[in-house]
Amino acid sequence: MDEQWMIGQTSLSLGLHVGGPRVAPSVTRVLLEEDFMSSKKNHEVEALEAELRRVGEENRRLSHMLRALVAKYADLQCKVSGTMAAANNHHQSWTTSEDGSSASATRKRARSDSLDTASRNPSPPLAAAGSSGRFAVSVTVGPDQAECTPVHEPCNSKRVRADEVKASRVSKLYVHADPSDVSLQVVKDGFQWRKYGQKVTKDNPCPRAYFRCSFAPSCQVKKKVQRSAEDKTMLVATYDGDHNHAPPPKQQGSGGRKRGDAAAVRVSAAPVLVQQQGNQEASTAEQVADRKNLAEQMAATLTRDAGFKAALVSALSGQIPVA
DNA sequence: CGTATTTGACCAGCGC
DNA sequence: GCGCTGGTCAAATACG
Repeated sequence: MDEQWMIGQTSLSLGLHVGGPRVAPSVTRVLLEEDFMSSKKNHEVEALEAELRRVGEENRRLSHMLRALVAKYADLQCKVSGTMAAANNHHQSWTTSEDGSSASATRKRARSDSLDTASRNPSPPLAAAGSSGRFAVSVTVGPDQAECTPVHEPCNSKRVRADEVKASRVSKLYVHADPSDVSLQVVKDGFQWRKYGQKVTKDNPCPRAYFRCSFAPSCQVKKKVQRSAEDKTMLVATYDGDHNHAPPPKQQGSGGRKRGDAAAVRVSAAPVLVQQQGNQEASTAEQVADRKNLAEQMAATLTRDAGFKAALVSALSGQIPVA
């Protein structure tokens, strides 16, 4: 990092003549005192130089560790992105695989195609949302991209008009949820939702719940929540459309309704797109976060050391109080 | 009593 | 036209 700075600064201390020029050699007592002071300051300078060398060495070591850490951080980020991309592909595969009749297979194929099409249409990234202590990652990943982008997807609703299909935006949200929680309401995204239907679909024994945005009557956003057929602990929320209003303000635990009122448990004003992956991805992301925190701590340490160096050099370059 | 949820019925698209 | 399926409606119910 600043080894060159250190080299340059250490040289400053080598040429110091802290005691100043000898004067009045005729006064022995003064000379003795000056010799004493000079040797005392030499000891101080030596101690400071030793400290400077130690700090410089520590700085070099920390810099090296920081570089390694940054490299590992970048590597982990790539792994997280890759894992999420794989998970997305996997999700598409389980929606398109399985047995089933020709009709359902056709529908599934159509859904898969629309998903594929959607993943090729990136749009501005959206923020993350926490969810009742559950880990949430604001990422939607297509097969050929692994970054924070929402998914545009032609609506698969047969009732939606063509213009609405063009205008609609479909995104998916994966939430790790307690299998015993059957409410399908655990997907908290900062908006108010009103459940208007529930249906058992063919390719999944778990019922699918249908929600409408209840915050604004004119808001046409819909949400479908269903447990993953493979992993019952995973909830898949599909958002259809865009909110035409700002997220409702946060409210904390006052007068909420008993049954899964989204408004009562709002945790974030984040937009709709939050995709959560499984435990593996979560732990990897946590590792990334830990490493990032560690890197920041080390950077702070280096900054403090740089300040210490500055003070040290300042002292060595003439500001040492002369007794 | 007002509001949200539940749930069976109904509608529409698609394949045969 | 029929059957299957996903999506929506609306009356009944539950809850604060």
